[in-house]
Amino acid sequence: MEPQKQQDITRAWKQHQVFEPKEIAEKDKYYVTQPYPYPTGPLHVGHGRTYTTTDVLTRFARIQGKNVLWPMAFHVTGTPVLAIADQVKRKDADAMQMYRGYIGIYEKNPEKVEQILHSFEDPKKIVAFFGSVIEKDFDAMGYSIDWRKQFTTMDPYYQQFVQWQFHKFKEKGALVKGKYPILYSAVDGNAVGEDDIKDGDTDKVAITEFQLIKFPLANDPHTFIVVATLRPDTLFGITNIWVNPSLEYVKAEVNGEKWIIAKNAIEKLKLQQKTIGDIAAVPAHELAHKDALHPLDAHMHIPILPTTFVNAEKGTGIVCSVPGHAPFDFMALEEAKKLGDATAQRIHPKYIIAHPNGFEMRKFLDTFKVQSMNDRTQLQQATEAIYKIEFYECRTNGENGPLSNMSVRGAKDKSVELLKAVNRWDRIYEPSRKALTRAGNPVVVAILSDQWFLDYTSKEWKEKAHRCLNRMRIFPEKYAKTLHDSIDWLEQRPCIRKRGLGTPFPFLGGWMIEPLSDSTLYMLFYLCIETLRENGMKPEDLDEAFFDAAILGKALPQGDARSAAAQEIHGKLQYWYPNDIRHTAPAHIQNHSSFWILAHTLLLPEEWWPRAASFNEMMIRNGQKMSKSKGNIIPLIDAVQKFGPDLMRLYTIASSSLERTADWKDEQVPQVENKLNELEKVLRQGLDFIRKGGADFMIQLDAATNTAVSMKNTSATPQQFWLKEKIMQRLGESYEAYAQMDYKMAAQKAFFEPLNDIKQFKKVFAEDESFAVSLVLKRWLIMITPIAPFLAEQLWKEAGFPGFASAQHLEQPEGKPAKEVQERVDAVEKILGDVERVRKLAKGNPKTLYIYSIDAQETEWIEAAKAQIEKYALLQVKINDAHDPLGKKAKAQKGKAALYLE
RNA sequence: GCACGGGUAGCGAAGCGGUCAAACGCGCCAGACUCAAGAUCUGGUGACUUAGUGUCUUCGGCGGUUCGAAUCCGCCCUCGUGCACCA
Repeated sequence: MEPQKQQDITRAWKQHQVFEPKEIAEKDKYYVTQPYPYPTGPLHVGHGRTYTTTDVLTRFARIQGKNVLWPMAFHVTGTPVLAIADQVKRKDADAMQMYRGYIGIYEKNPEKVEQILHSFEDPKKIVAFFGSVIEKDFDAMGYSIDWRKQFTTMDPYYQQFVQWQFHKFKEKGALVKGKYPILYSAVDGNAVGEDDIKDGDTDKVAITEFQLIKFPLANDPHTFIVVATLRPDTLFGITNIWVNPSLEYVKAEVNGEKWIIAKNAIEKLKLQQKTIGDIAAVPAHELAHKDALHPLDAHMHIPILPTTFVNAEKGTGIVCSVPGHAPFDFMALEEAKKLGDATAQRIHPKYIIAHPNGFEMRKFLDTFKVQSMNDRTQLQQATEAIYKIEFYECRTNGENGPLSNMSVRGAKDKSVELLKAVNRWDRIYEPSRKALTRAGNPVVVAILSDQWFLDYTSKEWKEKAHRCLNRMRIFPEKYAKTLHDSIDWLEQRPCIRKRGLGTPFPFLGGWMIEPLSDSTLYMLFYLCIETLRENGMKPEDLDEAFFDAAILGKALPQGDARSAAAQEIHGKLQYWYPNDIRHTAPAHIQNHSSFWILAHTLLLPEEWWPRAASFNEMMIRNGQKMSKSKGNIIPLIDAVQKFGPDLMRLYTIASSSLERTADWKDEQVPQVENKLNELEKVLRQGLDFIRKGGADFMIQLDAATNTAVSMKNTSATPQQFWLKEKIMQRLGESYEAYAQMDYKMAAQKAFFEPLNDIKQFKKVFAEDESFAVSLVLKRWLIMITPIAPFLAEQLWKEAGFPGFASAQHLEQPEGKPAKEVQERVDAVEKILGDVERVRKLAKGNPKTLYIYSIDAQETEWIEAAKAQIEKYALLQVKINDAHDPLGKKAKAQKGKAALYLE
């Protein structure tokens, strides 16, 4: 279809407000939402898959006769927009080139491109530009969005709304203040996310928590030598402490205590909210061969020994030694003994964990081929292996003091508890691997004070969310479990940050509400914005009391000028809420979708809880993930211009079911096009038939319900009605598939299978299908609108049907293809199929096909189809001829005619 | 590492206890139509067998449940996705 016609159709939809539902109607309402796009670049076909799916479900709901609302807005809060603005300000060549390319998709004049690019120094210009082009992309795709409710998340009204939401969170006790470790760059003075870390996307950096154990020195019990460990469960397996003579150690005042630690650890402790006082150097050789006291048993003296493997960059640069269960410690001890260290020679590994099949460290290390301290890789492997075995499968034996005879997991928790009780415990966080920022600065862990969290740990809250989920419909169903799991998994989640665009956090100046947290309840806001605009409300009017009234229906004081607006909004909400379905990608389950459910269940009454959620997997291209770095993303608009919206939509929908990753295969798209063209041809034949002479039908068609029309055209044959019913049956199946959100199936039933039925019909009866198609044309067009709206709308218009195809209501079509005709079709098909099989077995080049049938009815059908059989089999046909050299007639059964070729 | 989700014919992809040698699409092979090519149409496309509708072996691997499994259970291999302050 020509682009001009498509644009005309889009314009007509807008002009006639086809997708702008009556605010309050008698019909059943259906309120659809989908996460709004983040406009920092053109959308690609992967995004298109998700929006197209929403559009299909939205359009089908209209067919079902619902009053449907699908609004759209733009998410502009967060850091990425700022990052782009910075890049443009810095004139970063790569970034400039990329954005030049993006702008060039929409703007062909190079001067204007540069102009726009430079305007990107202002982040608001970025979102304004991409927001407007995305809206155009959506229109080009034919999405049935109600644009009247459009806004951005920087809109002052919206920010008032988000602040109201946070006041409500606080009232409910969901907003708490606390401390939290985060990845941080001390040089840059800010938190770093995955995007800020070198290789952060491919090689994830996590935060590891080390336990600190404070050992009093024997000769100075008020000074602690502080070790860092991941295995406090082996507390009574400790035989000694290791220090590394090549490192710098200090005695420092930490939170008022005297700690001996590596000098390197000071900065980390500072960043992790420790108060550091006086610092004095302590040479390692002064520490070596002194004794420390066991933190839980002062009678146990733990000698401090020198070794080389201890790393200053991890923990405190001091570790405790458990040679019975730690491969490094075992080998270090062996080495010390070899070097003649007298203290070391008195030390023997202490085994405190019971292995079901016994355990001896030397033998264990042999299996990893560890021979010396230098076999670092093998030692590392052995360490990981033993940890896995002991943590998951083992219990402590009786030698582990108060940690005896319990699971290793339990011993770990218990040790921390006991150490805490006697003030011998603390902790330090480390990145899970050595990491640098993209600028090359080290990534460390810091604890920020003043951090606010949304606290999802409340049991009652989770309970409510599960209850909500249990009542929701989830498509595909398998994601219900993922959602439940996600709700259980969520704990405390930081909800404010210092960088980026966002809504000011109402309880602490200088902080923004984090951009995932500002988008959990906004489905309410779509229903507020028009009233706010129409009444010219000032943002400052929208205080807590106002939203309490507008959303929760509380009363404003007598005579408050805002009452009318609040009531109007509340009325709209009472009609439109809850959100009937929200469609998104499974990647959002663990954050956005869960927050959405949680926010609703905490703040709104049960009748306003979400009703359904649906998901579709992502789209890859030619087997590869689309990414900016690979340069293989296809901008949505490029694909639309190349293939046209209907083809893109059909390909997207028909290539895979929602829960499967879809593969955009460049060479397969044109193949689907053939089918779409074939369908158009068939539909046009039906259309022409109506135009040319079907006037009598037309009158009756329009008046007709779902039953066959009473015919004036007497030339119609039973098989033409059979075909009509057959197609109706397919459309009915398609309808059912749409209702189940099985869109791949819906496409197959409405787009592909009827074409096969028509082929079969033509083959068996050699008749024209136009009559049958004309009878089902209206319903067929309606059934393809969700997937190919432009084609449907165009033909609808050409047929002169009233209104818009996109606005039609249709009950589920039913078709009952006549049984005798069906049998007839099957009988002929069977013969044609068998002929080919027999032909291969026949000798020579047969010219004649002998058919033997023992059933009178069947014989009659075969007689009727004789010409067709001859045409397709390219043989002369003789029926029930006396000539039967192989005695085939005897083998014929009813429904199974016997064949002979000669 | 942890969690979840996949692995079906040459490829893509349905099916999710019997009607399954497995829909549909592509590719490939043969035929029709063409001077020819393309497009279109028809048939075939696990193996074996036979002038035909029969037999056998298949749905990542190995076991198990069942009268019966691609479909349910266990283990293993393998691929993908997510893993927190980030949109």
